[in-house]
Amino acid sequence: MLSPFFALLERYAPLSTAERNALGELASQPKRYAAGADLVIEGERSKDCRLLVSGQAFRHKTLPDGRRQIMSFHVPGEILDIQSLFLSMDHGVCALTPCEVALITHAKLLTVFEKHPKIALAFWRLNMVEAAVFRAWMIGMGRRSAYARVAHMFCEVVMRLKAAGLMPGDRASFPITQQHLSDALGLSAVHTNRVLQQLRGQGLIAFNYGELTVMDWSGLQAAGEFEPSYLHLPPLDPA
Amino acid sequence: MLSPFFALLERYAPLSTAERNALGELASQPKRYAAGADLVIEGERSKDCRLLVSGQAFRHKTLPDGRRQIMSFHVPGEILDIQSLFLSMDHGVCALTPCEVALITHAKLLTVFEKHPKIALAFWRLNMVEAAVFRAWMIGMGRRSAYARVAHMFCEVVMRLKAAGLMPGDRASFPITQQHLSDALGLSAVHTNRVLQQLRGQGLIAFNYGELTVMDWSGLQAAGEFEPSYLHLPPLDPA
DNA sequence: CGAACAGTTGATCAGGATCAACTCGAGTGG
DNA sequence: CCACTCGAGTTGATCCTGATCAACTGTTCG
Repeated sequence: MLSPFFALLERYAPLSTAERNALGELASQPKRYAAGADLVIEGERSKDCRLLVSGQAFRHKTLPDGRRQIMSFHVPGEILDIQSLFLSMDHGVCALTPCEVALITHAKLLTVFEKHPKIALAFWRLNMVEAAVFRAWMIGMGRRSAYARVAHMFCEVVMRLKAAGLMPGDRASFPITQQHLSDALGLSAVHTNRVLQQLRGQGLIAFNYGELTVMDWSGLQAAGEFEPSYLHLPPLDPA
Repeated sequence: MLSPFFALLERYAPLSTAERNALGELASQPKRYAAGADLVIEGERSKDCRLLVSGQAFRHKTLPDGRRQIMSFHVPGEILDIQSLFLSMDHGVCALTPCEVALITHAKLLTVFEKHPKIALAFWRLNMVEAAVFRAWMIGMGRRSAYARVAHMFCEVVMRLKAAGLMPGDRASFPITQQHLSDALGLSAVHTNRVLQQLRGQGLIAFNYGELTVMDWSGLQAAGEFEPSYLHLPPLDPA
């Protein structure tokens, strides 16, 4: 159950067995949520962090009048609200698929950090990578055309699904609607639809009802001006 | 020299004298840079972090063809490249004014973290606040009109300048050009200019050649749909 | 069978980009 | 002292990307 979580932490430096053991005892039995459920609620001041054990989720902030900005997508092994450790949650996280979520109480986690400072640094590092991804999205929304933005998004998603082992070949389940995609990119749903048709027409990707197929990876990267170093992933390029 | 730095760290929890002492020995003599100088260079893998001792700076990523996205503005006391501790720098930092920058070697910093885990957590927390600000900018660029975006930016700047003690009354030096502002907001310089005229015309702010004056704080907040909780600042509202 | 949601299409509109010219200092050098 | 340049800001005209509105298709599910 925790292996994706360990894999993430060990991307940078291996854990000692003592560290693994300490971590292993942290997480509660996972709880199940339906697709669409709120996994983390904006404004809540919780006493534990939530580890996504299985399923996919997205981080978003919804404004009073309904405008929504999606800020990241999440795969198993990621902690959804590490921010709650120190700060109130200024946004929410919502399930895309049925999800399992385990709790890790802040108190226990902080104790582990005290005993194993390396672990704290590993968590912090993961958090830094997330921030790097936020910045990359900012560049897209500020300075890229809708076309490049959509292509860039898919490039990132492919890299991350591959890294998580969720995209063995050139096809994966990525169950978002065009509306989700629009809210992630700051576009209208209609325009997103048209850009998707372009990408399809040029034989770069197919994306329908949550099924993503990459048909021309290097073409897609070119369309998205994609340069993957910001993801800080180990150099294991998807084929 | 380090007092703004200590003030930032202590925003959340006070430091013990032992911790203060450990931190006090970290930073090198500051080095001076001219306005416009690159303080942190994209792609560089450095052996130390840079602490902004005096002056103002901004974080940016510039694309091959010259398009630029500014991702944050910085005031004294902030570390400009804490990311370099674990990751390569995927963006640069540039001086807005003449700046003084002190170095903190990674090795020493990590030693302090090991001895004083609380300090590591305090740094991490600052890092989290930065990420929260990135997300807020994403919302602006994705889902707000140019008008609200500009107003929101000024609201944030005011809060942060106030928190840093750089805006005693309703006026401060914030030496960016309209081009900088445009690159921070994802707008063209021409359009930024027109929005600024609107804000001026409505008596909300004056902003000319790096001098910012707030004339109607609550009006400005309304125009920017500003809701300051994401800054995670102590509740000391500017008058 | 009907409801509800995702996707698609066409028509129209507008926010903001782009291009180009001009003003206004603040240096700078002859 | 003046001509020149250079950067920042301003203005007007035009264009275009992407938003909005509305209708329609197709699929899934109760």
